[in-house]
Amino acid sequence: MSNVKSLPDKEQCESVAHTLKILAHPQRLMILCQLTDGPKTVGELEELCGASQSAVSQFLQRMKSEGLVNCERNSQYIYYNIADKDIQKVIQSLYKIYCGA
Amino acid sequence: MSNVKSLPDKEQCESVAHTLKILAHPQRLMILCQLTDGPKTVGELEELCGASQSAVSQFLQRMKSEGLVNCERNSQYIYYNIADKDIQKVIQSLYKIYCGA
DNA sequence: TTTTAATATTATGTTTTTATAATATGTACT
DNA sequence: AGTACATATTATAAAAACATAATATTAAAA
Repeated sequence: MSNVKSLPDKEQCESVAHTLKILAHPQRLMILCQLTDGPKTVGELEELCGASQSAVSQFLQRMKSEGLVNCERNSQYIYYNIADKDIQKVIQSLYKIYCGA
Repeated sequence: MSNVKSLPDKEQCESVAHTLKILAHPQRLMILCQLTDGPKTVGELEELCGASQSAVSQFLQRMKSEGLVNCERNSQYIYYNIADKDIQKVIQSLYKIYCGA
């Protein structure tokens, strides 16, 4: 029988740290926060995050390839969503801790 | 009257992202996880994290300068502690989310 | 079918991280 | 004083992240 609470091992830390790298950037964090509020187009995220079109698109492609977001086309607009429940939980926790929920 | 729940602004995201950068590294994350379990010496952290003496010391100095940890000398050993309540909360949240608490 | 608007891709120069080696400092023990 | 052990500091080369500009794709509208 092991303890109820064991500390994370090397692999868990690598995996979580890899995920955290995505959050550890002001504009990417802002994108994810905005998406927790509902689907947004690339253009809306540009506005909301004060980042260039190219940057936002690149961030979104990266997050998509990592499975954090997904998207859906509606005519000429593309709506992005949060696809990963865990990331949503992390964002919520950060909000509680740092934005006094 | 504003909504109960408002989204973070640019400055909040910058500040939180800056903090997350420290967690977004496998060995730094491991160090912090280990420290949530109680004070540890540099040598112990080297062992537990599989990082070089120099690396661990540098990580600790950085975290100390950011106020995340503090330390206390006991003869030739130096014991490091978590100094920041918020980081402790973040680590706990991550543990719950990713290590199935 | 040309034009316009939204988004994606590619390329590139710059800055930041990261890893590592070498050296220094501080404390205890003999 | 001299040695050994724990920790800190400095330096630097290699790798990764960033910002930005230029261009391409896709879909609607005229």
